[in-house]
Amino acid sequence: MLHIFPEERWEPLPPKNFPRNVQSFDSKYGAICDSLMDFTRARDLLKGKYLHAYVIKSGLQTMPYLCQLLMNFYSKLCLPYCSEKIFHESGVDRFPTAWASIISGFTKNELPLCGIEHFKLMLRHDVNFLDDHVFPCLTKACVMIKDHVLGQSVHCLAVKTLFNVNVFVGSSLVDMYAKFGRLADAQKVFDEMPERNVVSWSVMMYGCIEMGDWEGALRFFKDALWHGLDVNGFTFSSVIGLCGNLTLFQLGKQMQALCFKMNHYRTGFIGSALISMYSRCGEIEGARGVFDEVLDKNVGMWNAMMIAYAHHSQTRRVFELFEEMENVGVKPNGVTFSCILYACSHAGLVEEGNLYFRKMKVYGLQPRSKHYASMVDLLSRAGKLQEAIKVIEEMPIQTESAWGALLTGCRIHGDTELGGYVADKVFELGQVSIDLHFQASNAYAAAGRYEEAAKVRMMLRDGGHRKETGLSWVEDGNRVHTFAAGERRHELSAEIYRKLEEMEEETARAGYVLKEAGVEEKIQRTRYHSERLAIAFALISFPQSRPIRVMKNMRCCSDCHVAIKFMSKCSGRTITVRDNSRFHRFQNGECSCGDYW
DNA sequence: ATAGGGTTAG
Repeated sequence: MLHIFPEERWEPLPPKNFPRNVQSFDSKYGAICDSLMDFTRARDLLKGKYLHAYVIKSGLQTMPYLCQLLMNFYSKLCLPYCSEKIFHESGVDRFPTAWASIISGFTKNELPLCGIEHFKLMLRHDVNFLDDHVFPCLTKACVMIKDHVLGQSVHCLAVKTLFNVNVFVGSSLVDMYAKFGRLADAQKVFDEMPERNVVSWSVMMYGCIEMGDWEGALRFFKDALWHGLDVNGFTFSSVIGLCGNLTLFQLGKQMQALCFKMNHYRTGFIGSALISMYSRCGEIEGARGVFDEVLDKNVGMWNAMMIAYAHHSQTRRVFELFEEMENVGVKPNGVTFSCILYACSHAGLVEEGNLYFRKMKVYGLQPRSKHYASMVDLLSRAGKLQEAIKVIEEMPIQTESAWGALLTGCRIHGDTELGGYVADKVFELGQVSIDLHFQASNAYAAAGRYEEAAKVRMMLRDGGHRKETGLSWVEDGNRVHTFAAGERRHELSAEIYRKLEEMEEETARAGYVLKEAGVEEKIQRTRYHSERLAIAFALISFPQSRPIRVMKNMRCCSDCHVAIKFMSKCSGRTITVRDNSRFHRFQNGECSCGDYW
């Protein structure tokens, strides 16, 4: 007798669609199985438990098929240990498929070690139980615990047993190596697969994207189409996401058309990828268009649209969407609140931010580190540095992004003393990112603690770390024109620099001057920043009617921000600059960000 | 009948 729920006294009242008065054993058994599958699909824990009790009462608890259905049910409902209990007590371990079931149950429920443990037990029990179904679970478990060595031995076992020729096994191996960041190994497995399908191509592409090999990803996508592969929604959402990352607007639109033609269009995943793509290419209206077109909206789509508005400084719209979402009955999740807090932070709305932060609890959401970090960001940007420190102290785990946000706040509001103190705190954290080290070193310098600043710089230099090169780029037809500060590699360099000098005179006449001390040096340092080169290029080569969209991998410096405002005024054109965190839409001497970024 | 691989929003 199983006692999974010993506290329950059940005098069974069968669930509605469960036939109570069936006579023959077979049809009763079949009905139980059908109902159980229904309850699994519906994730109805109560009815399932009830049925389980009924199974025991009817003495059917050793029927292998039923046991597997029950195990499956409990795994799907995130109760892997209930599944394990059935497995060990019902004698179902005579069947290889039950082993596959228990192993996958553990890995799916984020218990990779238990899964691996049961795999070892299985091999000890009977080596012949090994089949192609367990390999994908194993590779997934290896990814979860980031165990390269174990992953390799799984691969090795697959090769020895020849299961590696199976397309499922092969794809999961490719995925594993890709997630380990070992693209070359992934590619090797991929190349050696005798048979490939959409998933094999998709995981390879996704791996390339994760590793920043964007061109490689596009090449794979093209090859997949070339091989006549029936690419699906998974594949498209990756590629569209990639177009958003690289701001390849033309390609992105082609992908949208292709999705439409291949009937993958109206899903939440594609929808949110498209919204993000349009938004990242500066086309906020286009993003809204997609949002309105896709009728079956999931949370992801609402979130994507909200973050799009936030990036474009249309804060009011973000709040409107949130309200609409509530009215329609879509339940916001943690990411939703990240979007809102981000929006508040970039509009300086401290009170609203506080309100929404508290509102999380109403939705049963526990604020996570990133939400605390957003609050710190919001408060420190608004100059409420002491309150920001309080939030950090409240955090369950203090993260580097929170301290980083506070450092940024100190810099913006010129509180050098506090900045130095925060930098000390950063080093107490131990392992932190290179970016934060640079920030801390700048904070020391600002606080006049030059020796410490130099020490940090030295440490970074000895570690071989350098700042990422600032780049700006513009899409023109089939070509992406990339610029770095002060470089003259572009074939139109001469004209570009001439245009910049011309603009300098024009903007000076319009009133553009640098206010700070050390002006001459600063002009020299900033006049050929990469975004200015890109804008100048667009000014001389784009027709007047074409909007200018410049993308940048770093934050726009305040001097360029002013300069571009004047450039937009003098040239009478709308210039959109996307830096690494948000959008600036310059129009007639004004910027959409309201100078708060 | 049963068990297997990949995705979005930050």
